[in-house]
Amino acid sequence: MGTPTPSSRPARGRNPRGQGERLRAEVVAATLRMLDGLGDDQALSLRAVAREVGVAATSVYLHFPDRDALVLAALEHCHRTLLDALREAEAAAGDPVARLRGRVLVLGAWAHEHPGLYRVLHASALNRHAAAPFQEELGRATTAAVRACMDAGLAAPDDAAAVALDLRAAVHGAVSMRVDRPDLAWPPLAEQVDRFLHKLLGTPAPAAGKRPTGD
Amino acid sequence: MGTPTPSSRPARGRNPRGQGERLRAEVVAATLRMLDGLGDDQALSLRAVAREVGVAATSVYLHFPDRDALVLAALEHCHRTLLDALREAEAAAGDPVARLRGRVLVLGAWAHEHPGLYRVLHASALNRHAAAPFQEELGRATTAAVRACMDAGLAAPDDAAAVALDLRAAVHGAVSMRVDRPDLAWPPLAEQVDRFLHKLLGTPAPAAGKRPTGD
DNA sequence: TGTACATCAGTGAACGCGCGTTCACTGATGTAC
DNA sequence: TGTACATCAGTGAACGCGCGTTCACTGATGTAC
Repeated sequence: MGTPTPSSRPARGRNPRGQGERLRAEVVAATLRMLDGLGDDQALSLRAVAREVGVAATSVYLHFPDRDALVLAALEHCHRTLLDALREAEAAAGDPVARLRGRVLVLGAWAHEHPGLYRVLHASALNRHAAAPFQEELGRATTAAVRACMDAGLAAPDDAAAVALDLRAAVHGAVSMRVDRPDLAWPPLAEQVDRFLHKLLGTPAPAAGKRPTGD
Repeated sequence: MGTPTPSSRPARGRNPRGQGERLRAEVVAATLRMLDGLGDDQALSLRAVAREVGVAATSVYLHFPDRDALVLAALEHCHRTLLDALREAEAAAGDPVARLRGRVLVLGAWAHEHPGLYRVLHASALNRHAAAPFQEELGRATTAAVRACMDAGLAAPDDAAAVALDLRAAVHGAVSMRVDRPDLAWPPLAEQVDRFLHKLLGTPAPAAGKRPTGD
């Protein structure tokens, strides 16, 4: 059922002529799977990725000049995927508060599904430079979403950039704690997020206990 | 000046009879220095620690059964040191809000001085189990400090445990962001902490721009 | 239609390295008699 | 006071391993003439 055990890896045939790029995509996907499992980009080995794909280690060099380039390519793919998911969640919601809330909760859900990647995204030394545009985009979008709440009269008027920074810090902290210690019994993230929105932005108090998660 | 270059390490003489435990302390200190520099406990090698101390790799085994035991011993030392610093900061301040604020700001200062250790403390898989008493103590003390603020009428009465969790998440996020990306231009942590205290606990608004950092 | 050649996707052996750990050891210092 | 012995603090060589990377290669498939 599903994926075979590593020891009985399928005999992976070579790609047809002109389709060499398919291996690249397979390698990136395997890299992300392994990074998610490891939660540490320094611990990832190129040889282990090749093994996971079912290919000789040297084949990875057909698409990436070295190990670091492989990791960076995978992380950039990850940045794109996550930003797209956030944008989508924002677009799907109605009023500005629901849009901001949607962004935040989808980030939380993503982190819950990919705890290792969430960690790598924030902690990776390699990622430090590559992640600059990603982090900027994230900051910009959050600030805009906060400002939209204020402009619509749904949040107390204030310095949108400062409030957005506070909200990001609070949410990042709440998410990180859950990601770092998944064994502890945490209250639902949505409740905590609603308190943050209420107290840090001054949005209307959430109807306790039965706020919709999305619709 | 000060410490000699690694290549010209001092000829470290052996300890006098009965003073074998001194090496243990040196090894723990070197481990913490290196963990702080690496920000990743998986990347630390026992051989590198021995090199740093100026001793044969095998000498480490005189005091620790294996590499993991060495790292755990170092992290436990770290827990103790940090908890002591927080208690001290709390005891040095006057009213409950100042005491809570002192705790939080000392944590921030410690993270600023030891960014790698702050990361290892939270992210280390090895630390996961060892850190349980540490994290519990941290949570307990924060909740007590929050409750003291409420009891003194200096914070809005509320569920102290929930408010403490929110405060811890917010501060951890603010600190983590600074630790993870020290290259960015962050506003002073104290300002952000004061906003958190004000908005999450309902403490009196801080006098903008000129709150004392300690006295 | 046949054939030489180029291209493409991927391989396997080998390199030097640093690692954790084991083992038998050394040489100074204290102690029992 | 002398000496055999035990203890202590620490060492150096060796092991097997997985790693990143290089190199010369293979064998199928398409293309030019």
